[in-house]
Amino acid sequence: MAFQSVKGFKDILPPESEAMTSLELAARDVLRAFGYREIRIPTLETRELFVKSVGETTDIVEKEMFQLEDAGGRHLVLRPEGTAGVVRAYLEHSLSQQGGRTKLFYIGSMFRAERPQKGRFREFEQIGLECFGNGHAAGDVEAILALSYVLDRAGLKGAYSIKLNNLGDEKPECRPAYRASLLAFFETVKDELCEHCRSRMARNPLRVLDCKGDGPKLKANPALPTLVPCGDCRTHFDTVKALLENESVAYELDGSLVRGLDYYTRTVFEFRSTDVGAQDAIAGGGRYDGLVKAMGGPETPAVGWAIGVERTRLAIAAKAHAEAPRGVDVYVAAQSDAAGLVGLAMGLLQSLRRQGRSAEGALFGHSLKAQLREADRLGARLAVIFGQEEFAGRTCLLKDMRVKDSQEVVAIADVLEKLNRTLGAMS
RNA sequence: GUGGCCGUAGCUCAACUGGUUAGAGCGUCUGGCUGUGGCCCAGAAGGCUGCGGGUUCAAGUCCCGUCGGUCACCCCA
Repeated sequence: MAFQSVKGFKDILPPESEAMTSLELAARDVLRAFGYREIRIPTLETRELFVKSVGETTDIVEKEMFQLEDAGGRHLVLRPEGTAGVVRAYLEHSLSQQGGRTKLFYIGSMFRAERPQKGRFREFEQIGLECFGNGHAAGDVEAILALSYVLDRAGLKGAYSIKLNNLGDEKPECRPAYRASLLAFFETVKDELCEHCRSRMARNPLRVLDCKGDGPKLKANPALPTLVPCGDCRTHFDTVKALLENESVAYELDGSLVRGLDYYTRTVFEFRSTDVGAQDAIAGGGRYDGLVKAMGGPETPAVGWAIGVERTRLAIAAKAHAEAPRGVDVYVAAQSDAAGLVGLAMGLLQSLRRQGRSAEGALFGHSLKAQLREADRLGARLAVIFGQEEFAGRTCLLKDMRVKDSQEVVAIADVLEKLNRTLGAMS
């Protein structure tokens, strides 16, 4: 094969492409009801943006970004996630000055250079949202509700579970205290850590747990300290749980749920499909109250999430069979290439299409038999045949494809009206 | 980044322990039916067996490398 797509990148053909579109449409509809408006952000951003937001010591930034350098020597990357870009846009255009909360959603491709597997590609699509300016637990809950409504609308009701965790915040007695005790713990086992972990532990001890080699061993160590959230964070989280219960949303607590991005605070959540393979996290997100300020903006609480479109499609496909695509309404055939017949056929096709009917035909240069075979393959409901003999008498033939040998002579002048009437009766 | 499995026609797969000209089904096109689909029958087109090297008289088959796919670990959506 001369050319093939790049590793981990793939073509999405019909009908999968159409199924993805309908998922996007469902999401748009639900998010509109929740008051979110669409933002479109660039695919390319500066590397620095993600170093600052996602975190310099995270897996995503350390080894999963596609990087390039432009002619001016700028370090650019294909966006590995959406939140950083939305926050940048929020600050760049001073959206906070519009008053109230800012609720935005986006749909687009993200890029991560991971080893591909089921439900994991190097280019993948996310539907995500960000809500700025709501620090109350109700904000977390609204975001979770929006997410579950989108998935329910997509046909996944009852096919996913919700995991919750509380990561605490940056008050000294909260996550910083945990970080310090983690660092102290790592000092005690320093000799067993790999070189990379030793250099990383001082900068970001939480990320040492992500290490491919040392992480699993460390997590198995009973002496590993656990986070004890401060009082405010505990109260916040308790309210989140209470409000979810009030809405009858089932969830499970999972202390091991730590998002791989540094900006999360307090509530983090993950939606897992019950039948999709190893990559079962179909959506995830959480609160990030410190990020906007850390990126140079005003103190702004925020919460957001992202849905993995391909994974969600896998979950949907596992649950329901794809419905057969509807065939074309009308197939127009011409007996020969004679100019008059070709003109009639094309004219009728365009008239039908202008009305919104799906119409196909004009396989000129092929036998009538071949044209009707194509009509059959396309699932045409009606076929019109322009023949030489009928042409002389200003008529053509109308066939109901569902009926064998059906054939009706119709005046050319009346054929469009006749087609519309018949199609109307059929549906 | 690590590991397992797999790369033969558009698709799904054959080809005994290496051994003539790499086959079949489905699909496509054409014809049987000079102007009528689905079913049937016949014919045709379609392959540098992923790529590169090696072993051998001989490689689709064995070995090495590489690229790609796939699944898992890890991580994430």
